[in-house]
Amino acid sequence: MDICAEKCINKKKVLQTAKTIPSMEATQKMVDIFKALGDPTRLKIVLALLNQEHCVCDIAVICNQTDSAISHQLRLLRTMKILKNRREGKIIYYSIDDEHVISLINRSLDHVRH
Amino acid sequence: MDICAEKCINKKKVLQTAKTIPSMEATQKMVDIFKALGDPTRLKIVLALLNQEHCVCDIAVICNQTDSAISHQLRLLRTMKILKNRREGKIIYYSIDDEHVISLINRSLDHVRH
DNA sequence: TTAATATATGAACAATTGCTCAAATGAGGA
DNA sequence: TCCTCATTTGAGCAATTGTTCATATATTAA
Repeated sequence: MDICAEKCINKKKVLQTAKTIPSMEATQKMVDIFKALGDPTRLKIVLALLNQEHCVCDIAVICNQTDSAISHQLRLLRTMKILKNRREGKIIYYSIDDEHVISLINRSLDHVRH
Repeated sequence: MDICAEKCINKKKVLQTAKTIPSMEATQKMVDIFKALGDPTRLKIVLALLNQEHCVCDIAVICNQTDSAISHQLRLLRTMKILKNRREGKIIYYSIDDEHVISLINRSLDHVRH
């Protein structure tokens, strides 16, 4: 991190804190998870699958969205390895593939119920 | 929740899960928190303040952004009651005002360190 | 008062995002 | 084989978002 000495009010404090900030890669990964859960449709999908696995069209009903919209979001969540899927004939069941995300959601539920 | 009976593949499972989904208000609050942390600048701000309070221009240096950009994001985080501030003369110090957010971030740090 | 500094604000802009729609797969049944 | 159903995909679009820039406010010092 490049720090401009003239402009900086409290150089010592800035350097102290700068040392504690996670790497760019780590920060970006955190951002990606938060961003994934920071959308009503995607959060509802994950909340639904917290309960049990579901097929695409059932998720669409639960989230009150079109199959297509859900499919787009499922792909995103699967690419991020938050969800996994399995095929059973024509039907594809999605479920949660990331334990950490479950505990993140439970924390945020605590938060909401302050 | 309004469920279309014809389209629904597994009505029973859908109804079961629908019951477990938090209210619209609760879901929206969770989304808001995740969205707040789902931006690199805002996450860095919160990560920095996890360590100690800082003034606006120090935060700008730490985040490698202009004072103005940081000020906009600080206002957002303060409106959400994630941050608070105190004035000391010309300088305004920001700090974390939400314990739940701290534990959320710690969880996501666990996640990143898989 | 005036000047300097720290922060805040509003408008404007480019970039990103989430949805829709139409069309494409892919699997099972007739 | 052809048809149907569940899901996926890509393009297009409107809405949202994060930053920049110029300007405003507020506090202190001269």
